[in-house]
Amino acid sequence: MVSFNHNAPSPWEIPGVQTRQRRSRLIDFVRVRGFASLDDLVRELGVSESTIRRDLDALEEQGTAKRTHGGVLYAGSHARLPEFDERQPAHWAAKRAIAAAAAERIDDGETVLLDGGTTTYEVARLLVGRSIQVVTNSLPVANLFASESRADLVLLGGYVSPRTGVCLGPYANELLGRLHVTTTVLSAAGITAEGLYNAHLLLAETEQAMLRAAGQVFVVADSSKFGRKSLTFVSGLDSIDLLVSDTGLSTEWRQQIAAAGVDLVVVEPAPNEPLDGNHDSHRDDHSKPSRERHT
Amino acid sequence: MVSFNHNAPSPWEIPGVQTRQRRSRLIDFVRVRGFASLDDLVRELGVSESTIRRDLDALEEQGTAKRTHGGVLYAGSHARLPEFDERQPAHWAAKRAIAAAAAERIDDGETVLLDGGTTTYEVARLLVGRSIQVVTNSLPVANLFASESRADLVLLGGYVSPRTGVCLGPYANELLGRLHVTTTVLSAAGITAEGLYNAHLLLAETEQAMLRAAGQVFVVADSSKFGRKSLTFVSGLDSIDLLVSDTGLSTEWRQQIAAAGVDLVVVEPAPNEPLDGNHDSHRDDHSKPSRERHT
DNA sequence: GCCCGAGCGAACGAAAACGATCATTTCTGG
DNA sequence: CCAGAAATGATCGTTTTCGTTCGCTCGGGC
Repeated sequence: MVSFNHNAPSPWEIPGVQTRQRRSRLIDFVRVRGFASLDDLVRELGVSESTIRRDLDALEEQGTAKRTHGGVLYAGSHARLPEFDERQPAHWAAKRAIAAAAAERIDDGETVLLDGGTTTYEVARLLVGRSIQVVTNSLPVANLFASESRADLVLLGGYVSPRTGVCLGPYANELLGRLHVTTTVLSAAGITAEGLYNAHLLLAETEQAMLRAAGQVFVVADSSKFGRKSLTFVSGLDSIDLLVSDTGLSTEWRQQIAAAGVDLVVVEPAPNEPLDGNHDSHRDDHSKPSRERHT
Repeated sequence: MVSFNHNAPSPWEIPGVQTRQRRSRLIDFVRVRGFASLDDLVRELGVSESTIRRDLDALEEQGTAKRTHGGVLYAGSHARLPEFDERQPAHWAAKRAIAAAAAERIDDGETVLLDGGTTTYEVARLLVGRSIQVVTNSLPVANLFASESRADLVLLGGYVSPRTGVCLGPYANELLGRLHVTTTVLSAAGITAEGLYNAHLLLAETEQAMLRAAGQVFVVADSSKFGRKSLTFVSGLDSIDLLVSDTGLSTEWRQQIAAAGVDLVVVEPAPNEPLDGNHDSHRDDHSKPSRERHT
């Protein structure tokens, strides 16, 4: 028995049972697909377009779904890590190119240890679909491989940093102490002649453990990181086997890196970067973009 | 015709450098947001609507994005775990109601250990925004809390099962041995008079460790789980403090649960289930939900 | 029986999004 | 330097979608 007939302005329109069930089904549908068009929902729920619209209005007001012209988006708890939202396009082009160069140097069958950080994340994206073993302390990276059947995934545990989504703390370090990987891909907040710096005290310890666990160490860092220190010292340059950066790196730095005995790979940010993970037909170098010859 | 190649679609028009960069930025934008309207993209990229449409056509053909009327969806590798995609609407209504009842019985400030599983995931969703400490071995659950500043998150490490996204293995168990939580919320693949069963051998061990780490144990399981065994035995009913299920549970089972000394909460699936976790939008004006569309 | 509210479906004008076309600018290559 | 191709931005007619309104049915309470 629903008690109605309030003279006060009722705070909550209580829908009937059927309506509620339908809306529940609707949001289930949207949640699974991420997006659904009006037609999809009409077909799925077997009611008229008007009813769907009304449901959508209600659900949007409730905050569960977000309407768009032509459909609905699921709005329930989207985990967004701030660090990954701040995109500086220029840097991203560099990060991408750097990531591509690093990913190329990882062979199938390897065990790769991936650090947190956006550049490392790009490396991870390029490794999705490859037959490798992945060890990481980064939640976003883990998500990339979680549903991958071709790759094995080992996640380091511990306290999860809300800002960056990486696992920190003694547990992660302890687990790392018992692992050995062929390659570690590390990021850095700053690089000087003395070595790598990072912004998080606990993360520095974890990264030191990562260095100890690795057969070889790749460091990916765009040129803006050079000459900058950060909160804590992580490691000297001598621990690094390969450093990948972009062409913004000055000659002085290149010499300094070489002097430290570190292999250096410098990539061009913009030009010959394949659009996305899809390496399509043209695999050849089109530094001289030979278009179709015209008569 | 001259070109007699069997490449049905045209051999990839190679776009210029600028176009490629812009499209790269575009898909970055879409990837981060999951969805973007035409207007969003015009504003973000600073080009005309026509250009955006052309880019979208190209990207859709490439398979990177999926157009919808009014915007774009990211179509790249979305980490979807199979288990969470199988939607059985009836069961989901029950899972949801069960989850709500379990979440109600967790107080702010508690340390909660959350198992993997879809019902547990629903519990986790309802806990987002609360001031609690969360410990979990489930990647999907961890994602819910990763960007939450109000909740502390501890992730158990180990080998990640591709199908369910939970961390397994000795490392997870070992870490659990050193933790103590106020409440453990556990799921089960089957429940008999003897106790809980689960479908994964390693997971059973992890869950046993979870039981040992807990002050009190909640088990969430819809009525279809009762009377079913699964691969491995996890624990007897005596380890459980509270069992939450739905009204589909037969009287015999209710008696049996009670006889085992387990508190039982039975919830009605469809009727009085608050649709989603958001209880906050109490408005006293139910006029048209005029959603603003600022051009 | 009668009233009344809730919910649904259909219809219609308004607003938007779409695709196609075309003129202009930019880039490339000879 | 010139020519042609590529890319862009604007316009326009068409299609889709949106929001509103109206009539209808179903149930419960009086």
